[in-house]
Amino acid sequence: MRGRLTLPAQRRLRRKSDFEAAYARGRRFGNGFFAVTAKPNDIGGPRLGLAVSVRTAGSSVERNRIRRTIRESFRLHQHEIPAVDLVVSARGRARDAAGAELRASLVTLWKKVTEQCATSLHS
RNA sequence: GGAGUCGGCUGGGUGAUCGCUGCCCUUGCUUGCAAGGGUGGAGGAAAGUCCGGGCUCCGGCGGAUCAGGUGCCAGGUAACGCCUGGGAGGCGCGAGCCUACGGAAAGUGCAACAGAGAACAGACCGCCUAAGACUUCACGGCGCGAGCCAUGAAGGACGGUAAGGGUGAAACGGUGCGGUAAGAGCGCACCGCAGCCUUGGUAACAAGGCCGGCAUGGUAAACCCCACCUGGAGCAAGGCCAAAUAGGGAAGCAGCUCUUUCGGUUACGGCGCUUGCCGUAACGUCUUAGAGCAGCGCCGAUCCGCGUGCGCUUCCGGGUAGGCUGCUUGAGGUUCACGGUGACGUGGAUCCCAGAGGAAUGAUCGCCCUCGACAGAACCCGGCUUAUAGGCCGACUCCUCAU
Repeated sequence: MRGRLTLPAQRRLRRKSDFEAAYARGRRFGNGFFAVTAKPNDIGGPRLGLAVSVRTAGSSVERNRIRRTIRESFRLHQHEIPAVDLVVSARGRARDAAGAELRASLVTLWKKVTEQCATSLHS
């Protein structure tokens, strides 16, 4: 079961309280396209929450495109990420970026999260 | 073949792999989850939220006022500001297109600039000199004279004239003839307009006749008048279940001993003589505080020690997080027949066609083509408006060429 790349509902942030907990006690990362807030959890795997508004995306179609790109990248890399709750939000520059650009950016972002959280968990 | 008008349809295809989600089936168990299989999974505008409804809650006897909206006529519809058909006006050679298209004879208001004049009109240029007045001249008469009178000619305007020029968005019916000093509905003919009548039409309206010299200048997306319509809020509507914590109510239990305390109850005395107030004494229970012993917790266990001794248990109701529902079978799609010019209606057959909830409907890699626009459901329908790469189909018009 370790190798499957599914993304069921329990791997996503579903509650308002989960988001508030992440924003209150999470560590923040970011790059040109995205901003991430990460908080360790005790579930045994990472969970993803998305915060992409129509205002930053420009239109509903563009908003859906960005959300789906993030979700798919998280799904494919979920086994490399430690057990943290992630809230990913998009920045304005992601609106005009190509899909490949966004995917490359996300891969580096996951790596950054993994390194930072690994050190903080050991300490 | 070219140019155009109108109406309708479509909105990349296909395969593999990995995912998300509604429903159905099977299996498993920890009985609401997992696995496997099947099947469904954004739009013509899902958009703007501009109208109209359904649905839900609140309010409501019926009306009036206020406010807002609609505005040629008839029909369609659940309803509409929508659609269909018709009328009128305007544009186009035409197919066709456009129209906020009720009332200015109820009242109030407004009209910049230009212009002479803008609403009981107006003489700037021009035109005219018929009549009256005036000026000049000629001739005649009267008077001593200044001058007066009569006739004729010329002249302007202090007069007449709204036909022409010019101004303007708009200048108080149009064209022609007559007429006149020049003109003018001043008169006449035709056109227009108003009134009345007849005919056709459900009606808007049209046609014809008679008749009036001609009125009611424009503006109502200015106030206004007339006719008709509108109760308010919205699925975060509304309904159901309901944890933890705190608080509310009820019931039961709140160990034993001693001391203390505010009350309470009872007895006695005094005051008052209606409820009551004051003092003293007692008290099983009740209120407050303290001490000791039980009990409980901390420790693997007994003792010691420390803490606790706060109340505890059960039930009820409100309510938060959360969950379920509303939630997709509907003014529904497809098709056939019939009625209707049409919008549409009636009847039959057949199909089930997204239902998320921090929010699914996707990603990657191939192949093909004409290389792909605008754009993402959030309770549901009917419209309108706006955005849109292209492609396809049908009907019709004009021009050119050929036969």
